[in-house]
Amino acid sequence: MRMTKQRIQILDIFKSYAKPLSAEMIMEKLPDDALNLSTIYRTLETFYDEELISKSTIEHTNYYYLNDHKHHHYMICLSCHKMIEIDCHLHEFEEQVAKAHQFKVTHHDMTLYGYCHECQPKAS
Amino acid sequence: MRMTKQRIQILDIFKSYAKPLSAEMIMEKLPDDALNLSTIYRTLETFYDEELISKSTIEHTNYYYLNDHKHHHYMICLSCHKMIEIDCHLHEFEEQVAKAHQFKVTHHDMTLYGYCHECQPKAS
DNA sequence: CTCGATGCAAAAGATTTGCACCCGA
DNA sequence: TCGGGTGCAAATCTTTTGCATCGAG
Repeated sequence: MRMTKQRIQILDIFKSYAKPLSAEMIMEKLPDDALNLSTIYRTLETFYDEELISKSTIEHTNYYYLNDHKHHHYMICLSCHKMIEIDCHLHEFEEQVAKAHQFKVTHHDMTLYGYCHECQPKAS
Repeated sequence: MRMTKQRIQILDIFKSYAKPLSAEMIMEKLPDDALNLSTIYRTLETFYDEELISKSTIEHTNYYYLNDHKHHHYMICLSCHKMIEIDCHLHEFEEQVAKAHQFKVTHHDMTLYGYCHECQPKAS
């Protein structure tokens, strides 16, 4: 994989922000339109294939984060879109289900939705 | 909520198929273009708001299924898109996390991805 | 030098919306 | 009757793709 200045810029953004980022969010964090959106999408796909980053889909939008070879799960506020990282307690369950159905499980998603402490008064 | 013939048609389709359905899939199951796609989308949203159906998002597409007041989880084959229903073992965990972060959790997603027994030879 | 990477514009796929007309309660 | 529901077309949002050009190895 070639290390172009575009790819380095995107990687730097991932290093600066510890939160999951969408293509659009990466675009906004760049000095005005430094990169083309297609380049960002293509780079994200490349990074994902190379296992440099991981992906989660939230409401039709993909979010990516640097792959530290753990996977991540989030609890998301439906009002302010805050994402709180939560632990994964799925591995044992995953093994059981995979064995029962002769499935080869590659990965999984788990996301909790609701309202955070600050948004609960507004939401009710 | 008014019970129009369009809404009855969509409800009938949900009753006939026990699997999650997308707007497009509902369209295809109707006698040629009986309904407008927008109507289907609007109806699905209405049914969802009224809690008649539940929703899951898989690869940027929403799937809906009749709400039996249980929620559903699936293990999905990345090759043939077969969806196998699996049990939920998340409630206790959900309570712990919600309490720890003062979150009010409304619902959650959990999906396992991989390759089913038939597709494993092709996928490797 | 060569082939993969990029920029731009256009397309694709899912979903939403504006608006005039229709019909169920 | 009257306000919500529908059809149609156009718009929106996210992501993908074709193609000519660029530049890293």
